[in-house]
Amino acid sequence: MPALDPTDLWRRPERSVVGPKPGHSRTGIATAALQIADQEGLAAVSIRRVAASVGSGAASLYRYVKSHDELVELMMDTVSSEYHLKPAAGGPQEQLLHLARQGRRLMRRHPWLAPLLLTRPSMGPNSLRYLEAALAALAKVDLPGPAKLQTVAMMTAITSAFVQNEMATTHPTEPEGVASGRGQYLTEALMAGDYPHLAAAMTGHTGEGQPDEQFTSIITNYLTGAGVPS
Amino acid sequence: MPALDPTDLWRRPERSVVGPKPGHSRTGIATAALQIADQEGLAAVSIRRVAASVGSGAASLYRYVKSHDELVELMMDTVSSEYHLKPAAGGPQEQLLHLARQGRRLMRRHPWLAPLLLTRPSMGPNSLRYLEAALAALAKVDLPGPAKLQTVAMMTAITSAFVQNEMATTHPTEPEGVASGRGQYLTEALMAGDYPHLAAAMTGHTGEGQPDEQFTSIITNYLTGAGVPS
DNA sequence: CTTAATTGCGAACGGTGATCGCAATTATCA
DNA sequence: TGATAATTGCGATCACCGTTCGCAATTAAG
Repeated sequence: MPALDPTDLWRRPERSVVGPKPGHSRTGIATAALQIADQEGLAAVSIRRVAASVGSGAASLYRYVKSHDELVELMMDTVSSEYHLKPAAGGPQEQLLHLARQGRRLMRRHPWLAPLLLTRPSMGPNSLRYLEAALAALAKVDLPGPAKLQTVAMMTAITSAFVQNEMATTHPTEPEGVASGRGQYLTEALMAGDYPHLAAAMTGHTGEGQPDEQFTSIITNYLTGAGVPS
Repeated sequence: MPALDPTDLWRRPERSVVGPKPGHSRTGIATAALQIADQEGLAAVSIRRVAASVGSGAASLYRYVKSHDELVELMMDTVSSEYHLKPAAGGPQEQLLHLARQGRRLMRRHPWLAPLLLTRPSMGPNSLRYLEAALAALAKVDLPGPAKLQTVAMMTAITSAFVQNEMATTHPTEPEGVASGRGQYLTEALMAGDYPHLAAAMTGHTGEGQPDEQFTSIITNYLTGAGVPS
């Protein structure tokens, strides 16, 4: 009997009890993949690329990870170990705000994370620890369970959106040739007089608040609206 | 001189003035791609697949669309033509709420849209028309231009997150074998007693509100918090 | 020492986005 | 009415992708 092991990454033991000892490890593979993703984006994280970076053949990676999706899952949970989950001082709102700040920090450090968190929530131990911490902050709040879950989900979603907005506006991700391809139509349409309100909004003076304060107020506003007391 | 045309999809004329008339059209290609995406997901929308669906060779598609990314851009803007942008009655908040509802409708109709809107905002004419309508609703609101832009962006982000949440919980996207692979660890960990707050939240009685009312209240709460008067 | 399981991995399969070159088509100009 | 120049359709091809298969090498248990 070929020892059918669980389909779930987190249930599967890293190393089986018999056979040659593996030349690599999950964390080694994960850190290699993380480095690639941080530097060249998630699209650069291919099985072959990670394998080469670790120093093994491409097919060997499948001894550690069942699919490319699982590799991403592993990356997400590995990066989730960077959370500082010490419960903050203050009421539920302050504690959740602290967790949201942690999320923002993580998404800024690893730009590939933000889109993923919305599409494909991670279910690994570290990710669940974060979720658990958030729910612990809501323990004494009088809200039905699913509502609490939704509140946390929306909070990270808002964080993700904020970070992506933030980095898109401040970080010139494009090579900036002359008028970098994309958006060329925009400028033309704006000068042609279509979208007058858009033109007005874009030429308007920049907002007065620092991004940190903006973020704080957005999260706080959402939480109070959702019924989370301070 | 080989008539270098703009790199921008929306600036490039659909058909040049000389040469044989194209056998296909952007809208034809777009609708074919849309159908595939709606039925089988965005991942199924490959150049070859769309070409076959339209009845042409794979390489021919590049006469209408410069890259796969541009195809997606085209899809996003094409689908944005389904918005009902008639200004609603009421103050800024009601008008924005109406637009948010439109967004939710669209994202539910085309599940592939929600993740894309967050990662890769569309800049086509129809998408810009939506943005323009939102900014028009904010015309008389005393907020700096960038703040208005951010407000609209956050609104659609919240909508996207809500829809994805909504469809993930109600729509069993997985084949549901026995304990469908993913989440097997979760149930085990829950029964083992880790994540007690999570366990409590998941076994709690379901929320009382209809999703539509939930959505309305979330958007409304956000808008009032952002300083948008009703 | 035998046995059974596991590891590493080269080779291969099917699919992907994208490019190139060429024959066929067609509007404009002489 | 040609002749010209640009454009279209597209087969062939390249590089890369995720994934599977089969096999030699390795190692722990009996």
